[in-house]
Amino acid sequence: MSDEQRQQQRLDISRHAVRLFAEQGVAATSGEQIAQAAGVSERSFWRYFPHKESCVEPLLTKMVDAFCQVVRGWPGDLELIDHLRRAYTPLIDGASDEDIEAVLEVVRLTQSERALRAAYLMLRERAEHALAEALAERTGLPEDAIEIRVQAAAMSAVLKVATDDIARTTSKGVTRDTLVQHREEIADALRALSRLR
Amino acid sequence: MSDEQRQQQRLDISRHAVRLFAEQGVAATSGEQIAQAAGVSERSFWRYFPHKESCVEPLLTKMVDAFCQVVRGWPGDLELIDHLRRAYTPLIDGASDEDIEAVLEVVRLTQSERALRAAYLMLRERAEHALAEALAERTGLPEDAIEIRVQAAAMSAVLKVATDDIARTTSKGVTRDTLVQHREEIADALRALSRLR
DNA sequence: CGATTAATGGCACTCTCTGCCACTAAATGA
DNA sequence: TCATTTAGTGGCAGAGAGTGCCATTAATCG
Repeated sequence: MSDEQRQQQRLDISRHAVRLFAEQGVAATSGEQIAQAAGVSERSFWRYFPHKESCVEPLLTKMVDAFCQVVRGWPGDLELIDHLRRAYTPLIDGASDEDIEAVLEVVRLTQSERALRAAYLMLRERAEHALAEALAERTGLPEDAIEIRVQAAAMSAVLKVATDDIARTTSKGVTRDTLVQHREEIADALRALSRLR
Repeated sequence: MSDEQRQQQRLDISRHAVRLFAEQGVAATSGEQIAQAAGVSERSFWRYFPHKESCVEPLLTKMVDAFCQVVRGWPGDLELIDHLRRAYTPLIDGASDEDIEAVLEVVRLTQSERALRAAYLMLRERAEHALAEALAERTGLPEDAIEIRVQAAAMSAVLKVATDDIARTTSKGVTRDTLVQHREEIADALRALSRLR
């Protein structure tokens, strides 16, 4: 089975899992139930996802990877804020409407479901490393330099706050405007960072 | 049983658990084993800790709370960096040597043990809220203002990087100097933040 | 078409964690 | 002082999470 097929299968299961999580809560949703909903055996389900909570990964990864991709393409002669305005359009033109809604639903779920929050934070930390990589390449500093790691961690934290916020404000429907506002929110937050002192 | 007694009992079990985690890994350490080492029944153990990984909380909380406490006492007329130099002495004069070592050991463990890392990140997020509270009080802004949340998230992220770093560099023994260096590292990192743009 | 390989499903099993109940000990109150 | 309430404890049974093993099936290749 090709890697892409496998990812597709994971994504499919992921959607069913998230729907069930939202309807009944994580604890009340068994692996058997998810497997049945997705049309695979329970044994196979546990092969696709080592833990129940990791069902949210395929959807969340979509969002996080999109941001990392943008940062990787950040040209040296541009302010990050300006670059974001031009290049940060994930969830806007990248994915289907249903996926946008699903991703935001997951983020919302992480607010009330501890297990999902933990998975979410782990994923964000993976993104933090990707961010550090991009920043290292851009600045020429080593990837494990304190400055690089701090900047990556801070940016990642900003993105987290902004994402939580947008998920909260879109609990009743998403519009293109809201997503543009999301981008501006990140830009604002990055500006706010420099006022930390 | 008083609250303090209960916390003491949790801390005691925590120490045994961390030792076992370090010796054999988390997965290979059963709840029964921890309970036995701590001298309580398995049933009681599960009452003290809802999940196996939360055994690390009592120790980690010591460290995180110490920092929050310092931030809460941050006077309005002082740069954060200067305040840290004066007031941030957790692990230096606050706790016993053994506890310092235990706390750093836990942080080290979170690098290789996914389950512990997740618990650690959740804990850090709780600290982030405490930080936001302190910052809100200091600035007079509402606690859920984007600026406040961003600053809290960024500071928390910085602290995380610095803590990971100090845990790594102290894998072979801790000295007072190393801990002072830790404080300077946080200060440096906070400075680095303002160069983000 | 036969043979190798990889994915699947079923089964049994361990471990995590919970609900329930019975027991003990301390605190309370008459 | 004794009966009663109260709270922590431990034992036991059971549901669910996750794994190892093996038989089956489907895809791939010579």
